[in-house]
Formats: sequence, C-alpha cells, structure tokens
Amino acid sequence: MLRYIERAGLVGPGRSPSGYRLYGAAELQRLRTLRELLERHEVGLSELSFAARMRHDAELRGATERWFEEEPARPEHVPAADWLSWEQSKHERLLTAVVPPYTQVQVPEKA
Amino acid sequence: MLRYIERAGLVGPGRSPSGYRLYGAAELQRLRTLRELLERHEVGLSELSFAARMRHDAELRGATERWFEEEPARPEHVPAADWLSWEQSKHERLLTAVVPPYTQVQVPEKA
DNA sequence: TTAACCTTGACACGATCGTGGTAAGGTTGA
DNA sequence: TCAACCTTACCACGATCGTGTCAAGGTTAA
Repeated sequence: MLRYIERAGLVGPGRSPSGYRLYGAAELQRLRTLRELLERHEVGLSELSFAARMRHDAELRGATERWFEEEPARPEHVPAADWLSWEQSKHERLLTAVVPPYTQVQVPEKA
Repeated sequence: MLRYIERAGLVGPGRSPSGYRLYGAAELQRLRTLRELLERHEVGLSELSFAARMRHDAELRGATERWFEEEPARPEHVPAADWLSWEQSKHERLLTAVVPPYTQVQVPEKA
C-alpha cells in the first residue's frame, strides 16, 4: 500500500543508502492527513494522484484549465429555429459525439 | 454514456421544456475536446470529474491545496539518533499509518 | 392514433483501482 | 553466519469506473 501511494506521487519517503524507505514522523503525519482528506471528501487515491500530476505537469494543468474555461456548457441553446435543421441528424449526433474523437459532423442536406 | 458524463459534472446540456436533452454544436465541440483531453493525457473521466468538483467546491479545493502545501514530503529525515528509538515500533508504524486514520502512535517503552 | 423519438432506472461486463498477500533476493545488527 | 528486517515483482480479489443494452413509460410530429 505504501508503495502504491508512493507510485501515486503522494508521500514519497526518503531512502537509506541501501534503498530502504525511511518513514519519519513527518511522513506519518502526511499519511494520516492524507487518509482524512480522502475519507472526509469522498475522494479516491487516483483522483488525488491526478491533482499531484497537475501540480508538476504544467502541460496537463494548462490543458485542463483551458478546457474548463473555454465554454462553460451554456444552458442557452439553439432557439428552436436552428433546432429544426439540427433535428435531422439525431443518429449522427450520438455517433459522432461519442465514438471517434475527430469525426466531422455531416448534416445531410435534406431537399 | 452522455448521461454518465453529465452526472460527472462535465458537459451538461440544456433541457427542452419536456425534459429532453438539447445537444447543440457547442456541446458537440465540448465532447470532442473532452475526448481529446482524456486521451492525450491519459486521464480518466473520474479524475476530470474530480477537477470539476474542485472548481465548484471551495471546501474541497482548499483542503487539497493545503495538504499539498503543508509538507512537501521532506527528504531530510531523522538523523540516525532518532532513528534508533523509532526503529522499535516497526509494526505499529505500518499499522497506525495505514489502517485506522486517527490511531495514536504508541511507542512502547522498552526497558 | 401511432411510430419514432426521448426519458429514467436497472443490469452486464471488461478494465482499472485499492488493498492485500506471496516469493526471491539484498542489508544489517547480533 | 544468521535471523529479522527490507527490497522488487507478481498474483488475487472485491469495488468502482467506463460503456453498452434493455425495459417501461412520456413527447411529439405525421
């Protein structure tokens, strides 16, 4: 478990010259507060691990930030005029939205 | 899947008066960039969901921040003097560290 | 009215997470 | 030297994640 937490990027203890992990009082405290954090907020280790990743990996942090920023999922939608022409490609919607990330949305011209 | 993503707090579409989900071009774009973000950085939905939680829940965000801040897992350890007296409670170490969050570390006095 | 959509809820199922156990071998104090 | 620790690597196993499908019922345009 300790190795697991270590690999997750949280609470990595130092090593003795021969490779033994050295857990001091600081690390113990760290582990306890970690536990508390996880349980009190219903958070998984992998999620905190992700938070740790973001603190080191600026690339990832930036991309995530940007995604949340760029379009707050506007609740204001197409005003029933666009809705109609949009209505015709229901199947394509689902498919293109979910399955292949880069598929273009092809709305077939309906005569 | 779309409902799953919606429950995760990412890409929640608006609703028609009768409850239908309305996916517009904006949402489609959102879903695609979401996919790209997930795949390009080896991130899971639950992890991004956690990021979303942090942006809304100031409590959680604060607690997490604080944890990462407070003790960067110092590599400098007890200087071999403390190490000895500490050595005697190896089993307790593991147990108290991992198992019950609030257990006190009881170092038994060794005569 | 009816067919073709949508909704929620439930179940299925492989993949990963969280947590433990081994087994094989290196360090170290007695 | 030797017993008691540690290390890594691997396997197991329930819980959750990610994804899909089905059933029962509501909306809506024809």
